[in-house]
Amino acid sequence: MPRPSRESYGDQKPPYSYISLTAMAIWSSPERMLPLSEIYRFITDRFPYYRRNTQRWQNSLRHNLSFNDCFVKVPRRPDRPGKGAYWTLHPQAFDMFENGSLLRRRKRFKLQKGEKDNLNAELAALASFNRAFLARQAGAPSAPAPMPSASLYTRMCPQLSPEPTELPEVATMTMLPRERPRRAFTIDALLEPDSPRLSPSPPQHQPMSQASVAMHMVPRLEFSLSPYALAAQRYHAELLQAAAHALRPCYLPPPLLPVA
DNA sequence: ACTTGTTTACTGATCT
DNA sequence: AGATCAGTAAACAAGT
Repeated sequence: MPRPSRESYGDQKPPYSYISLTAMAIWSSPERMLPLSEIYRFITDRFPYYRRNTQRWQNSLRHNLSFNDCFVKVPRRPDRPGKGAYWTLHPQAFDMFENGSLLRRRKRFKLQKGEKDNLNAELAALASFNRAFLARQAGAPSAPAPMPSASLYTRMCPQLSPEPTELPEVATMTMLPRERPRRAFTIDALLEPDSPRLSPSPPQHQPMSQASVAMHMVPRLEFSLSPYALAAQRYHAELLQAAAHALRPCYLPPPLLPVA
């Protein structure tokens, strides 16, 4: 069966839930996190059906983002001003989809109260750190910015402990072994029709559609460190470097360049 | 004013 | 039948 594409769905409603569509969008981004407007754009670019009635489905999608614990709202970086936060997938939400299929969820992803509180506390700390960082940059006197205590990625990914004491080098970060998702989290795989359990992916003889070509540009995710942990780690590292640089500009190297 | 985010409520479909 | 999931509407708050 040919892989569904922009062409094959046409104006028909794709068989994916809003959660699946949002997960696809997030996973298609290099940093595995996107602002709401980019999630909208991903969906309307690939699925013409969603170019109509935008108010309706976008309201539903926002409802899903807020309502489901599988989506985590990450405060915007201070050096990337703009409206709204970034959204990412909770690493434990990997197993949410049965057999890796985006067509049907195994069960709702629900964080326990304590986990949720911890996460919210860390995100709040990050947000307040950002505010203090911006205030300092603007030259306003402010109380010392409370660093987010234990890094998000340590909290979210306990197997990463102990937290590195030095700033992590993003390019050489160690990917820790974890059970691989049963289906590769590439856009191709995500858009592939549900295949029978245990059957290998059929060979693709179809010429690639324009959409598929674009999708192939998305880097394949072959490691299994959680994307959220990865994004948070990178973000946190950049933040710390930028902060250190602002405080001691003649001593420390310049902040890392923003990732593409 | 508009966008983003949260919450509640309801309905229908599907699963157990 | 009851539980769970998904979709939708709507009200409201907050931020830009």
